[in-house]
Amino acid sequence: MKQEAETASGAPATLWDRARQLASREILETALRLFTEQGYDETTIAQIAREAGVSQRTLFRYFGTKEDLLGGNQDRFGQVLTDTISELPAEVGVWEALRAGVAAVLALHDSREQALERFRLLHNTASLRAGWLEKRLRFQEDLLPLIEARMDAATGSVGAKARAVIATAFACLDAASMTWVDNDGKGDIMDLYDECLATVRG
Amino acid sequence: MKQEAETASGAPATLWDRARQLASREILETALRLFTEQGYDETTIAQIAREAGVSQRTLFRYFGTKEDLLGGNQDRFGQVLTDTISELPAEVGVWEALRAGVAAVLALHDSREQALERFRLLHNTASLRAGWLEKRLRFQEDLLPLIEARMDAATGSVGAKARAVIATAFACLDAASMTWVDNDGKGDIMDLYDECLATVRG
DNA sequence: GACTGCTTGGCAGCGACTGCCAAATCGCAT
DNA sequence: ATGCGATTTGGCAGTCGCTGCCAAGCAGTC
Repeated sequence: MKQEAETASGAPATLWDRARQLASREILETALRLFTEQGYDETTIAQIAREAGVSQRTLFRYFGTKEDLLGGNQDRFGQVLTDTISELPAEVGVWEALRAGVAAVLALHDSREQALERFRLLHNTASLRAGWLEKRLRFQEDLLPLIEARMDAATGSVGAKARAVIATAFACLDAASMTWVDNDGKGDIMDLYDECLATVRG
Repeated sequence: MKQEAETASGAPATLWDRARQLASREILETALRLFTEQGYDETTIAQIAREAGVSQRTLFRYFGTKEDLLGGNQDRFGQVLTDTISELPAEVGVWEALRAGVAAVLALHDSREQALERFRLLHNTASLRAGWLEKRLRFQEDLLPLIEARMDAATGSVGAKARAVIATAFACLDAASMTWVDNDGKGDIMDLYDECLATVRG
């Protein structure tokens, strides 16, 4: 499982790398297909492994958990979030900064259809929702120092205020994406986000 | 497992009920003790059952899942929330209504110490956090119609706006309780909540 | 004391996940 | 091409949360 450098053209150097990439894609596609066909909870690792033509053990070596089989590297979201916001000039306010971060993360999705499919799966499966919310909470904690730095330290607990602002931004993203899914992907999520935030901030 | 009526004095009618109540308390206390002693993930059901003097099977009959062993009937929270808010007069605004709901839920805790202990466990254990957030999301959905009814249906998506308001209230509760735990339970959560909300709503 | 019915415990099993070891496979030097 | 070392794979057993099933035990009733 050593990570080898790839050639500039994107074609992997060794046969092993090529095989790995192939297996990875095969597993991911099989998983997503089965998930949408029969639901996440109703799909077992054994079934995915069987239909993808690998052993369970190997499948777990490629993707550590069942959730990871959803693809769309959720772990990258956190990185993009913090990167985007930390690269913003210091004058940019907290709300604007968070909006930029949210927009950057949403821009990561390949296509509207894929995003809708994943969102739908996420919103309709309790176990997935739980895992996602947990991951998101960690992103929020990572954002804490960045947002604190941009807030004018007036009275009271700065930590609490920063946390509240961050959590509110995510809350609005939540409300927006849930409404978006309910409407079958009609409209733009960022518009909904803005609408939500405007409502909250009166 | 039939639920028998209890006498007015609180003393259960039959011997069975008494034994059940005893066993239930014993299990709950053992679980909470072990959780705080050695952590939630590091405590196995087998260990709790052994130390509580019941079989695993029986333990699972009393409490369906490991999370339920945390006690503090989280399922009741949702009921209290919706009840409190739906009993409020129609003139009460959404923010005020949600504040009342939050206050009512917080008032459910037996003592400050117990609440702090549970909150600490919750905030420090990823798996617990995930489950809790998921449950909370369901509460939010339950609240949706109640809050929608209190909002002036202006332009845009009422659903999105209501969701945003609810999610924001919970976000502030989150920020408040996390800060509260970080400060080892100093101060009042509702004060922190108000501070968070004030910051968000500018 | 026997009968009814609730409760309990034990066992087997499922599904996600991990550690361990042997076998297959690749890449490379000779 | 052959052999060798590194890597990948598969299989097996085991853990942990959780469930279904069945037999044994015990409270309450006649």
